[in-house]
Amino acid sequence: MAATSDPVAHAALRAAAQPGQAADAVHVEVSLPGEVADVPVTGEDADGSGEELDDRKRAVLRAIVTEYVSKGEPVGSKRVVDVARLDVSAATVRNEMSALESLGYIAQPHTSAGRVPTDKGYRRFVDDLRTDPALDGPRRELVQELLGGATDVEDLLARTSSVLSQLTRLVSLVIAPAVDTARLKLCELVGLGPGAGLLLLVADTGRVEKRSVELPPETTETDLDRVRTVLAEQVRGRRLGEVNTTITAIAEDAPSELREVLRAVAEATAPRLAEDTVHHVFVGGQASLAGDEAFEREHLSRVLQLIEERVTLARLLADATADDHPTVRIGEENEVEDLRAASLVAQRYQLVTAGSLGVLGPTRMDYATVLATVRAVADQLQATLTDLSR
Amino acid sequence: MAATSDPVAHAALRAAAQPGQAADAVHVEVSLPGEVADVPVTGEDADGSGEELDDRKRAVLRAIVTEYVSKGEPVGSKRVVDVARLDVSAATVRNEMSALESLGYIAQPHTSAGRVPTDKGYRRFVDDLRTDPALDGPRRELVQELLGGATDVEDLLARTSSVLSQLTRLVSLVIAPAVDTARLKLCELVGLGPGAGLLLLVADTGRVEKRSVELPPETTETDLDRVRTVLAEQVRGRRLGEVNTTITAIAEDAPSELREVLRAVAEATAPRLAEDTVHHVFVGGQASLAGDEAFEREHLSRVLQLIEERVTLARLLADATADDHPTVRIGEENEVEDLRAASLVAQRYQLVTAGSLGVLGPTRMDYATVLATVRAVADQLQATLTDLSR
DNA sequence: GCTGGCACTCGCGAGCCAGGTCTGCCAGGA
DNA sequence: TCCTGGCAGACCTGGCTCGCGAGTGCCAGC
Repeated sequence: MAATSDPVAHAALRAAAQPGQAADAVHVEVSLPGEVADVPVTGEDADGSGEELDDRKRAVLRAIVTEYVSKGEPVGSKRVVDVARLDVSAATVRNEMSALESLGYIAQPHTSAGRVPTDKGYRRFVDDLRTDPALDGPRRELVQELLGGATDVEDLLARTSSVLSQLTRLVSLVIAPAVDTARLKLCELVGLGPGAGLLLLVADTGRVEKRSVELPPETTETDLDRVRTVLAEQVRGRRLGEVNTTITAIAEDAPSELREVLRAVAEATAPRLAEDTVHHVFVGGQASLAGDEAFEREHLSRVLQLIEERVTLARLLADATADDHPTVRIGEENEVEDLRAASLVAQRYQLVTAGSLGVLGPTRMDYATVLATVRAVADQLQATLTDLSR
Repeated sequence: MAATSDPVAHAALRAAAQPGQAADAVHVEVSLPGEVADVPVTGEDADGSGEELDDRKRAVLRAIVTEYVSKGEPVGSKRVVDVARLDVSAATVRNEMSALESLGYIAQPHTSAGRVPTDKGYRRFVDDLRTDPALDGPRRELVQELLGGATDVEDLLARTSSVLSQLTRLVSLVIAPAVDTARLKLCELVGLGPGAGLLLLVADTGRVEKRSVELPPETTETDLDRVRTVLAEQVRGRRLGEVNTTITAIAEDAPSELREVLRAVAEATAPRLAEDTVHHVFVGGQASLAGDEAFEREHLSRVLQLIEERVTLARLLADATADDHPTVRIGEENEVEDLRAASLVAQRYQLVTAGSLGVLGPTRMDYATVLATVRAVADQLQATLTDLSR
């Protein structure tokens, strides 16, 4: 285990987190100060497992999870006694473990091997993490420094994705906030050739939408100029979500020679959900997924494919971040078949509307650290975002 | 081995090749008509291996390569006799194989296993592919159909990447042509808030460049309007490559109150090579790489990382496509350490200036089919591109 | 120059054994 | 009632052997 503050590693990370660059990753340690916060780590909200575990069982489970996560091998009763610093014998722990197994929290890969946490075990472990883990100071400052350098929202989100994947060594996902309520700063129609046009929409967040427009072939340059003027006058300043209806309305009232052109423009602004989201999911750290032994080949390929598609993933992430609390979806809790062996840790962030961010990795991940990191990055993202839009 | 024309598969591919979607891939077969073209498949151009192989040795090598590529197992003398339809005994082939081995074309993983092609063997095999392989009709039409539906250049390139990776089951790379000579259709400066602006450049190819501009804090809305007018008058219609110098010049002649703003704008148009290329490499099919058994974990992770970086890859691809012929870089021929186990098949395409495209995969790939596919896709891309810019 | 035959080399899988680890259970003690 | 030490049993792991099969190299003969 690396030291918590290693200047070399920090420097490497600092250099690496420029989007589009890469470097060997950095191991993250997290301090778990005693401050018990009241913020619960929400999840599926315990199916029927209200069954209370006594302190010792919880300690045993915690020991098994942390040990298994860090070592990757099934852990036996003896080791549990060691790491959990329990003042009882291994035999007692064995009894506890037996109980935990019949409750479904742990399982053994084969008779007479150690125990391994089940999805339910991880879930319980995460739910019991009431101590709100915080990222250590240096790392927190690092995140702040890296995100602070962003020039606009898009750049910021790209950096966020990069930081997140570097810190966690997992696949990072960042979805831009829905911008329906963002104000249009520019609405321009550019002619590219006979019958082909390009509509540019620029929001005050710095987001640029471009849509190709199929113009009626007989459209003249003068027509375009007139349309341009109309758009500039009537559309600028509107909310992005209103654009389509606004232009459609304009088209109906327009002089007949412009009507077709405006209809084409309106057509181009029709919401196309898939494409809209595809372009605004930032993904990073796919390579680390391949390096992770916890995933076997089969899953790896499936998960990568899912990542490549983006749209499913975007929906998933959005679904997972319904409220302000960090959310953890563990293994089977994911509805998507291909994510059976994976966990998702996600959190919402707010600007005017909410965006979400998170990481995806094998169920065998260091939930405490990951949660701390996701939370810290989300907070910092939100702060920088607020800064940026003043 | 799937049949060459399977309507179901075709339909699946058709659906799949919409960028952002995915489907199970389709096995590609290629017809190798006898038409012997004179176009050589260029590579590093035979180091010192001018040593002529007689016909039979070539046949043996060919058999070993094709058999190993399709089966993935070392191939022995007996099987060579079978697949190469040689009229000699296995013993004779053994002698030939022994010779091929001492010439460095093949190797055995361990004593008394079959032989496996070396990088040099693949190179020889590829060089001997003087018969210019062509993609079969149906597939060619399919490519044509899919690329034909593109609305603008960016969309077209995304589709190209998608088609390429689906057809080859390898990682596809597409670099947009350098657009220095494209004409500017629009040059707009948008104010996003105090001190922050966004410069939009739209080329007649449909490419949109956006650069954030750090404006002097005291810039007024009126200043912006004036700058906008200046830009519209002086910059529109220029070549993309001239923009920076043009604006710099304008800045010097401008009234002092606008000078700083224009300098900031000029600053934003300074060429930043890394970023420029990063945004214009289209990559697809990373998932298939993970599924390919030919790559072991270690390499896989490294290659994925390289892909994520983009910039190295872009340079590599550009380097590889210096002339009009398809280029194959096999294993060790790649200068980049991490690509030691990979091969790159690339080709240039021309619009006004050249762009490049290619695929990346394990050295154990079906070079004939891949070459045919890359070539066909490049041709079609070029045709569609010409169409699109009329 | 080709061929069939033969000896040799190895990888691979099965079977076996010893060592170690971990569990489950039980009887005794606090 | 709960904990504990002890012990038998299960089973993985690594090492070893053995036989099989695949594939080679070589050689003598045609």
